[in-house]
Amino acid sequence: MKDAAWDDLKTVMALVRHGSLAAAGAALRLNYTTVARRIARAEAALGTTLFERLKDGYVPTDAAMLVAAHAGEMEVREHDLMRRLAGRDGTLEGALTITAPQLLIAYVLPAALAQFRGLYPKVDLKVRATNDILDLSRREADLGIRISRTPGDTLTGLRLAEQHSASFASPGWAERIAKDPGAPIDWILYETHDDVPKAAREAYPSSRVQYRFDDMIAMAGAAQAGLGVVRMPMFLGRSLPGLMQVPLLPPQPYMDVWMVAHPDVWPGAKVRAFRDVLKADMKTRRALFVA
Amino acid sequence: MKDAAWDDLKTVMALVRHGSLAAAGAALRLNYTTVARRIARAEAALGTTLFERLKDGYVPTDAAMLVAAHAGEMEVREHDLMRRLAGRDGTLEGALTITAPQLLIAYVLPAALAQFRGLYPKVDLKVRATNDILDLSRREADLGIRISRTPGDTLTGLRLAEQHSASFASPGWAERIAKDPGAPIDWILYETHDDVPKAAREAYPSSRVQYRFDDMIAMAGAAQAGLGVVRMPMFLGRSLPGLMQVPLLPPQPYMDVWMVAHPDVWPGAKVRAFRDVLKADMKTRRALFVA
DNA sequence: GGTTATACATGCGATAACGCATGCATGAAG
DNA sequence: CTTCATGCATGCGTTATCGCATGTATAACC
Repeated sequence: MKDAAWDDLKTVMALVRHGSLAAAGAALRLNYTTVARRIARAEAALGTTLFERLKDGYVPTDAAMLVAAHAGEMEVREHDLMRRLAGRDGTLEGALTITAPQLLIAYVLPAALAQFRGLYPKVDLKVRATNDILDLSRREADLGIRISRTPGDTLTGLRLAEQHSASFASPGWAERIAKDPGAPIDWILYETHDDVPKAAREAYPSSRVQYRFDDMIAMAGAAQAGLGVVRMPMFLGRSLPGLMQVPLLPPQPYMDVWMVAHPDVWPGAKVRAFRDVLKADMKTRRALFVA
Repeated sequence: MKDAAWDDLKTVMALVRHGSLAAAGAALRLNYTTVARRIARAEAALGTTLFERLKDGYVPTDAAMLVAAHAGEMEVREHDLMRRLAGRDGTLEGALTITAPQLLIAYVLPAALAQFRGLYPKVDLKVRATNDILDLSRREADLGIRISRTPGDTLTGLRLAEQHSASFASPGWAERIAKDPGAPIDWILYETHDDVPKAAREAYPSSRVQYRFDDMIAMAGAAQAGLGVVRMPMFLGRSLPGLMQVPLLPPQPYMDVWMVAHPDVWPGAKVRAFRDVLKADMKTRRALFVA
């Protein structure tokens, strides 16, 4: 048993994590046959069976779990290294990955992205629109824009904007509410909310929950289609065509918009450049976010 | 900058450690051209210059030092993994590396080695004779035999024998000392010792230092050739032809013989088998080591 | 001044690693 | 019962990687 090939250890880890040759191969950007071959190599090198080949796939043995655990620790060190290299990198070229909620990318960021692109054409800007929070420690992205109350404990952050939320609906609903405030009002709620906001229920007792969604884009679409009233951030209601603010809810504070990055990565030239552009851009847009 | 190839990180580390392409290649068992190519790949992947190509070789940049440091931490994890795999391995086949001082291997271990070989023919036994202490944590060897006072803090150990040392010389010297105890006596000292052992100086005031060596095999050879008297472990003086114990020094306690291994590796089947064989063998040889 | 050793660059042929296409087994869905 | 999707094995042609041989530059030594 000599020195193990590190890339093979990584491959064992990927297979343990992802469960199938194909999934592991996709994660490693390799053909799954290559994964199978590397597993075979690793088993030969380590002198141990790492996976049992069953009809429905590769099942890791204890030894494979041990390998995967250690490879995971190696990976932590690799990510640490990558962050530090990115943080000390002074060039304004190469890849820069940012992540943000879909709706911010769609309705708020385009101007800043275009400006950044013009200023730093050599930077390969990759934008990952996702509502899942990517792991900035693992360098799934260099810089994140998040809607939350704090930047998070391990991340360095900068508050880009305070936000308010309000109630929005189609013009038809706005008219109806103005004419007859006592008529039934249909609400579309985000799934985590139990009930219509208390202020609305008190002022408009005829409020009723009609739909529960798990996705804000879908909710906004439903509101545009006239299915009901949605509480959403000011910027979103104002940005979407076919929606108007309705007076059911007084504007109230919402989670702020933060720009965050891992402290290792924060001082990198590309991250710094993007920060500066976005910070200045957002300064001009503050009115969009508050009542 | 995407995921780095771990083997390339390892290669950067090897080049930083060993200083030249050729030395790094030797350490990795690769041709040095391959090392050069991997460095180039790593630089492309990381988007950084890692080494400056000067007339007299590759000089690492700060970035390379950073990479090397992190790769070193990855390597610690790898060695940890290898030890654990070895420790849980129940097979009695494959590689087993032991290390011991040259003189023990030459004059004490052969019987045990032969017996082990007969009992476990499928084990690839590699014996590394060295006076440097190999790093058992880094798996330079699985099991070590050492002459020391303790097994060391991080290692598990078993005392194989207590030892005495005494003074030995050629038959000519033995005769001379017996005839005329007052005549000048030439000593061959190990370089770390300042002077003739105090007991000998007091009993034989005509003792004088004639040579200082840094190698016990050479000293023994010189003693066999009649150049003088050497203080050495009993087992050695008794094992070497052409040497006799001389009464200049009363036998005195010497460092013990230990068998040591990293606790992770200790329970491995091959290590355990070797331990048992050697332990039993050494039990029959205890008289060789003490006065 | 010529010889030797070290350290690297470069080009070429050999080899090992890889991707792709095909085929088989299994289980779920229509 | 058929169809489709998932998961893997195997064989083949391609690509990338590697080792080797050769050449250059520099420094050390006699």
